[in-house]
Amino acid sequence: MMELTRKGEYAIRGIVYLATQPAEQVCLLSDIASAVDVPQTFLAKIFQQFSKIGLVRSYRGTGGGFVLGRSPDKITLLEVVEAVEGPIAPNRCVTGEGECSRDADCTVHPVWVSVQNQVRDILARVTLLDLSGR
Amino acid sequence: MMELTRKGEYAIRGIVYLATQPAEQVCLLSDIASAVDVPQTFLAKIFQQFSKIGLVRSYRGTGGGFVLGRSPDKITLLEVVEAVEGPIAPNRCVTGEGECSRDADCTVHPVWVSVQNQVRDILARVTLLDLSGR
DNA sequence: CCAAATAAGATTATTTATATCCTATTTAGT
DNA sequence: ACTAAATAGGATATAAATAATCTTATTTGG
Ligand code: SF4
Ligand code: SF4
Repeated sequence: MMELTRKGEYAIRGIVYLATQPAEQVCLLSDIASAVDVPQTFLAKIFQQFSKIGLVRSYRGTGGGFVLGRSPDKITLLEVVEAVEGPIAPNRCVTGEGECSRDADCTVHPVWVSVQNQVRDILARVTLLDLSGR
Repeated sequence: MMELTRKGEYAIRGIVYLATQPAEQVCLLSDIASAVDVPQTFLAKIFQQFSKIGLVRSYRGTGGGFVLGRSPDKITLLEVVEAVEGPIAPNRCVTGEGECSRDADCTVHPVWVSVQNQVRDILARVTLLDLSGR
């Protein structure tokens, strides 16, 4: 239950790799993909998503590639995961209002809220700097 | 990310309903299903799973139905969820050995172990008695 | 024997996950 | 300007998981 998808796993591997590189070092997608053992075309999609929200910067054309959008200590694992997997939500009733008609007096609902908070908290405390092993 | 499936949600609703009933009260599947708003045939499958591991007891034939297998304070939400969803595992590398060749020196791995432990802990602390609202 | 009820296996439909393909666009260097 | 290198983005394909239903069998009380 509650398993990260490949997409999420690949996303983390890819961006953590960037975090291990020297700052502002532009990395080829092909290099990243082979280094972290992820299908290149799939990783391309993931990094496009990252790029849109500024987690990475992309450079097109010859000499292009990817760089972290911010310093590694300013990017949390929570951001990375939610960028590709969507919000952390152990059940539909914690994604927003009106998802379940029973939530008003449901005794289980608070448990999921608690799970959501705990997981978010753990992931938010981990930065790419922590994960880079530097 | 990490969302409970319908099956899990239905399973919880169904067994929590049983916990709200008087002890040893045999409940019709059709009554449970309509009370918690779950497709009856789907709930049947779920309760068959519960029955196999003793979370509920089933009685066949006329006057049959389902009863909790143990007193509600002895059944945790963790048991219920894992019975139908499988083990709590935020990533494949925490399901068992050898799931990922990178786990030996992976910096992310411990984070998932932590998430797994926290979630399991939260769910294990909640019993059906708590959820029954009695 | 009959009607009520769950058990169990098979099957189907839908959705999500996991990619891959193709074309477009951008850029550096010549 | 031209070319090769590189990412962007849309469309498509395949596979797997989810969600549900169908059918048949078995059990039980009356
Ligand atoms: S836990 Fe409660 S509020 Fe959440 S989906 Fe289930 S019934 Fe609805
Ligand atoms: S977090 Fe690390 S150990 Fe776990 S699957 Fe990813 S690479 Fe493997």
